[in-house]
Amino acid sequence: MYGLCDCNNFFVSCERLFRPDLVGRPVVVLSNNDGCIIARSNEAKALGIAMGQPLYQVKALIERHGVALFSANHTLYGDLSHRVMTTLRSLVPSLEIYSVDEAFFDLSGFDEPLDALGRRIGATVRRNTGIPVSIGIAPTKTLAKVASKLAKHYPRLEGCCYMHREEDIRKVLSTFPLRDVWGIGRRYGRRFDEMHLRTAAQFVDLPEAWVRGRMGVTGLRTWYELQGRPAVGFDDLGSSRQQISHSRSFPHEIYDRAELERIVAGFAAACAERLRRQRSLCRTIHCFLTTNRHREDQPQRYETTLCSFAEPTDSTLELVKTARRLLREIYRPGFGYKKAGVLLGEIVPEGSVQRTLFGSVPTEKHARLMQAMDEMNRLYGRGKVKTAAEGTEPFRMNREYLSQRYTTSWDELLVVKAK
DNA sequence: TCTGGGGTCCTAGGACCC
DNA sequence: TCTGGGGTCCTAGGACCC
Repeated sequence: MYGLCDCNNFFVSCERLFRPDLVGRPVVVLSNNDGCIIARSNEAKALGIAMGQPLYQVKALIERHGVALFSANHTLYGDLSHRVMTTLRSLVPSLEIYSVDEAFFDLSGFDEPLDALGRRIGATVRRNTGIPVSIGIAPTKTLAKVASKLAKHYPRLEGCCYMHREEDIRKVLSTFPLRDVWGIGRRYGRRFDEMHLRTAAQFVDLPEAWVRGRMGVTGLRTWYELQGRPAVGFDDLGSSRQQISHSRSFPHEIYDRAELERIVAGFAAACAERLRRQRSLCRTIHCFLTTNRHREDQPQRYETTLCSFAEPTDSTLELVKTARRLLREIYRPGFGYKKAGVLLGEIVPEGSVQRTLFGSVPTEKHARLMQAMDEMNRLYGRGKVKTAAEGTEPFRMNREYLSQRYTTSWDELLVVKAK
């Protein structure tokens, strides 16, 4: 049996934790640059505000209904996510953190009835962190996702849905919307609508060859999983990333090469830091640059290029230098650039490196320097020590509705008035 | 005017090898 | 009429997830 713990409206719940006056009121959280809606409270969903909708399209609605707005405060959400995961780890033997607000766990070998266990897990997370969660328990991960959605929608389940008998599962799938199944996205959803396939049960009844032919092996996995046959592996070791990327849209178009170079240098440095944190090295670095695709009246350009290193590296100095060189290669004057990014690939664990005969980078020297830099930034705050190439002005985003750093800054702790 | 960011896996096609 | 077979590597694109 697999369990899934899914935080309810996670980013909104994080904001409400420190603003209890917002419980029961419509709340939304915005993407970087306050561009799109990326999280909604139930009340905001009921107003018809869609996931991913640009803010300007719902501005009037938001003002009319007094919807509370927040800029994304990922530091806060990351911290609270860590608290949720720590609580979960204390309750189950193995945990796979699937995303910032979701984790699977393996429930084999428990004596306690699983629905009682699920409710106990949900209540403990709620008590320890203040974040409301939904628990789904079923024979496969895909079915556990279905169960967690039921737990979220039906209050009488008290936050946990345990689904195991074949006839119960069949009954649930016969009404469960196919487009809400994990692995069925917008494209397939539309295609199934055209075929008048509406429920998960109707999908399960399709012939295996049809699914394989139209949806490939990934679709077939979903098909198996809905039948209670596990086809998606469980990964509790927290395997390291195969790619690390950092990209941003800019609040305004940027034309200046020097400015782009500083920004890209900062992105490369951010990637390098994360690379070292997971104790890995990368062999390739990509750099991309793109204009504003929404401005059809302006000339468009998208360019990407890469560099492969002879020896894998985690050196900020080398990655920053290379990213700037790649940027100079793809940059053309006269275009208004709206977004840029850096992507590290072919990531290998530190210590498994094949050295080259003619290595040119002073690896050991860089390693000691990076260690010192990381340590200083850990002690004195992020970005205290950085390469000159990044410039002194940090990359600015629009964050008009940012909440306090309640959990990561002494100056911004929540003040409780005692009267 | 305004439109996110960070990931995964799979497949097809082109260029190349012997 | 009729033009091999077995590979690798790379890129782009498509699908999905949160």
